Amino acid sequence: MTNAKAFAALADPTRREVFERLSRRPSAVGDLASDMPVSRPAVSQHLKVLKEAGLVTDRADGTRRVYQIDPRGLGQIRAWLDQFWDVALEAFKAEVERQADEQNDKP
Amino acid sequence: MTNAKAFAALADPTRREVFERLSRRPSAVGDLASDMPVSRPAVSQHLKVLKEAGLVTDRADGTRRVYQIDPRGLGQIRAWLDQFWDVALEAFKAEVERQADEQNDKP
DNA sequence: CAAAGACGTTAGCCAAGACTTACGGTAAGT
DNA sequence: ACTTACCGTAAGTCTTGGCTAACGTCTTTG
Repeated sequence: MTNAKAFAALADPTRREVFERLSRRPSAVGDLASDMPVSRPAVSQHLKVLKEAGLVTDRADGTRRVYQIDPRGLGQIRAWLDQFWDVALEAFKAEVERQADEQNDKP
Repeated sequence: MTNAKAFAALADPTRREVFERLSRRPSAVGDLASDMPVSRPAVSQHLKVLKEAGLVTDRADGTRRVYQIDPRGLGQIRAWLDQFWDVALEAFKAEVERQADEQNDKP
């Protein structure tokens, strides 16, 4: 279950913010940190976590490092969630009917 | 963005384990804790977090409390992820082509 | 070759949170 | 009514992890 890293990565709000920005436009570390409330090293550390989770990819461009979304990590989470989607809806439906029956028992 | 709680909730391995068990079968707190490496209060605290994240629902059954999967929290995460899915695949395709061009520049 | 720009890494600090133990509260059985 | 079963909560401990400041590395440019 390597999706553990992906969930842990997206659990942090700052990391989700970085991820959302990269989804709009591939960017370098400094560009991301410039208009964010945390320091550049902090962003760099977050990117490291996102990279190890398979959520982003990095490429060298001169002295800069451009980061970009990686669909692999995203796919793992989606697959894990879809595993529960059907049974969740089914359980929800059953619960609604169960509560309805509870009402009919005491008219 | 209420999906923050859902992500934070599923970030913990023990909480994911509880969630997976509930997806297989609605269960009471004691039943869950009996065959898990943590104490019953720990499971109870985890269930509280999952409930506040909209991932589970609880119902009273005598002295027991049966927990069950809730599709609401699941849906929020899925919606958030799907927001990036298309752009992620597009970015990945562009990156592959970019690397191919890089090869052609140095034959 | 030296200086500057852009990053990654380390050390250290501090708050968040995952556990356990102990306690109180409610419902069912005798 | 008393006991038993099941559960949530409070207090306390200890680890995890996010942040900053300082330093080291690599590439480009003059």
